[in-house]
Amino acid sequence: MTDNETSSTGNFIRQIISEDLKKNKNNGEVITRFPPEPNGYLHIGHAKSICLNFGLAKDNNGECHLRFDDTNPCKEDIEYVESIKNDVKWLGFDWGKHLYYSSDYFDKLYEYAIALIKSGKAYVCSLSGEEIREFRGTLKLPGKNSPYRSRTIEENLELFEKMRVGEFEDGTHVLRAKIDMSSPNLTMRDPTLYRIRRVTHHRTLNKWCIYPMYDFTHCLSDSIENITHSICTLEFENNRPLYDWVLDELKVKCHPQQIEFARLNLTNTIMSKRKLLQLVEEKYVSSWDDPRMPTLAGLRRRGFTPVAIRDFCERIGVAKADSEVNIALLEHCIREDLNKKAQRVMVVLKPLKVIIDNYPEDKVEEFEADNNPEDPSMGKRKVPFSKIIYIEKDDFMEDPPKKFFRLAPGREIRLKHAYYIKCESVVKDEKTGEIIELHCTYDPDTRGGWSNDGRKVRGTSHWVSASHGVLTEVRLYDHLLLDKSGDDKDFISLLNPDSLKVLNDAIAEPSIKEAKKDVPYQFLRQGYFCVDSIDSTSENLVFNRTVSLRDSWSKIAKAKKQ
RNA sequence: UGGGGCGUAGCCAAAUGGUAAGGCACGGGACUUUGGUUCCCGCAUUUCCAGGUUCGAAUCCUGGCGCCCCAGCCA
Repeated sequence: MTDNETSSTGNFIRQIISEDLKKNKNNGEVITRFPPEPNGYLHIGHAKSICLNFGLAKDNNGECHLRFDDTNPCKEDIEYVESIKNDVKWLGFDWGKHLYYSSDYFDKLYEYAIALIKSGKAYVCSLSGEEIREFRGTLKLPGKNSPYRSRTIEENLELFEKMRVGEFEDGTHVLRAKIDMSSPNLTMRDPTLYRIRRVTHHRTLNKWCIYPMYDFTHCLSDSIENITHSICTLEFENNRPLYDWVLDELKVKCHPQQIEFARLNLTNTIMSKRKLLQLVEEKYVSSWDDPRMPTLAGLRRRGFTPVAIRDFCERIGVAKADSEVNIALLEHCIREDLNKKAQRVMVVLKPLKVIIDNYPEDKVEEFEADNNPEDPSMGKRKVPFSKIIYIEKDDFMEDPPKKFFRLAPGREIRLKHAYYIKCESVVKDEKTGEIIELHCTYDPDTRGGWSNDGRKVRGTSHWVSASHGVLTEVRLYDHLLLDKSGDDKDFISLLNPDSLKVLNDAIAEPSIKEAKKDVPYQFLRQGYFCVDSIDSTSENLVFNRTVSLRDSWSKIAKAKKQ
């Protein structure tokens, strides 16, 4: 990003903040927060929010808090808080000393609740859950007041205290705000503030058996932390009047401004935590960090970089219109980053044996190869060459169509870094007709892959010497969902059956033995790959395909078929 | 059908009354020892629709239409 771009108008939230700064609102401070609930792993949609909140703080000399919104112990788990901290750090953001938990505020929240009761703005309601729903009314019809709405302050105080000390069963009583049962905004129809849950909380353990609801907790937590801009997604727009109501009634010193933006939707995947959990629990994927998952853990294992993800979040923009970003943009971002960084190696994914008839039996030559043509500082390496090599099955066609300019009977191609070879004959399996091997001849005058006689060789293939090659496992990943939008209820039927293809007999050049985890590779002419962080060992190398290279031939081939 | 939002290209998204940025995708060309990268060129006579105000409207007004969110003791 250039200075030019940062100084442009930017998104509407940036504009609001710079207006506030101009007016010296909040004493010129910008304090934001990223408030995940620890009930699942972070995904790329959260990355948008993280980049927004931390980015806004950073660009305005402010601070951004990481706050776990842990008010529902039934769904939350310590495993998730660890993964979330790890993922935020990995993405490249630092909350410094500002790590908080809503549960840290349970005492204060309880005091606030009492204050609300004392001012006559909250009451203990003893309707059942079902009755509360009935009394709430509908979109068109106003609700009815709860018969418990007129309890005295003393009575409410006593009941609420009994709720706290555990005298009541789950679901028997709740604390409600006394607002307006006929409000056209359903969230204002005496919303529940506290409910009884006799479960152990992952941080407060058994100290509490009443837990505050989101609408009560969130605004007050923001206020306690002196948040200036509380940025959330569109579906909370209906809750904003309640956010403001609570803070106004309690007359708190700090009243943050809630601003809503559209959450990220991406084609060919799903972002719903519930659905992602379902994929994990029903074993459609191996785990939360399965490389097909849009989770940060999955993307990381897939080989995505924080740079690419941040760039993506920058490019998609921030607005209020519901939208769905094409996953091609994410793929563009990772290619752009990896092209600069990835070490090139030759790996034959689907090997086809080639015997070079006129090459001496036991001769071995070494060719020098650029590790990265985009970056000479990455140096060179040696690649051994011999009489028997493997090339990619897809690089040969017995009866090639017009625009195919790779190997075919009687045709010549260049072996990258090595020689020109010409296909002399094809050996097939007698029974199946399958091509088993190719016999070729090489031109000794083309050493290094070049000739001075002006010969035109359009095709260049990667290759691996058979006797030097290293067998590796390669996992080819593709979109999780076949169709663009996964919003359907029946998203399981949209799962791409080919989202993972495992190749067990890929053969790599010997330098692959030095492959390191966390280093990106480009398998020449194929795509970007990384060592699998979990399953790869020095004996059994396992690579994950991050993303394929752009492939204009496949487009031509596809067009021909149709 | 109550309330709250949102409609600018295939997908995102700028524009703040002065004559429709940018990116992705797509198409064409150049270059290329990766059919990669890079580089050029093209891609909205018009902003959901219809009226109106104005010298001038994506922006303002009126009226339609379409989509999203809300009836958890979830967040």
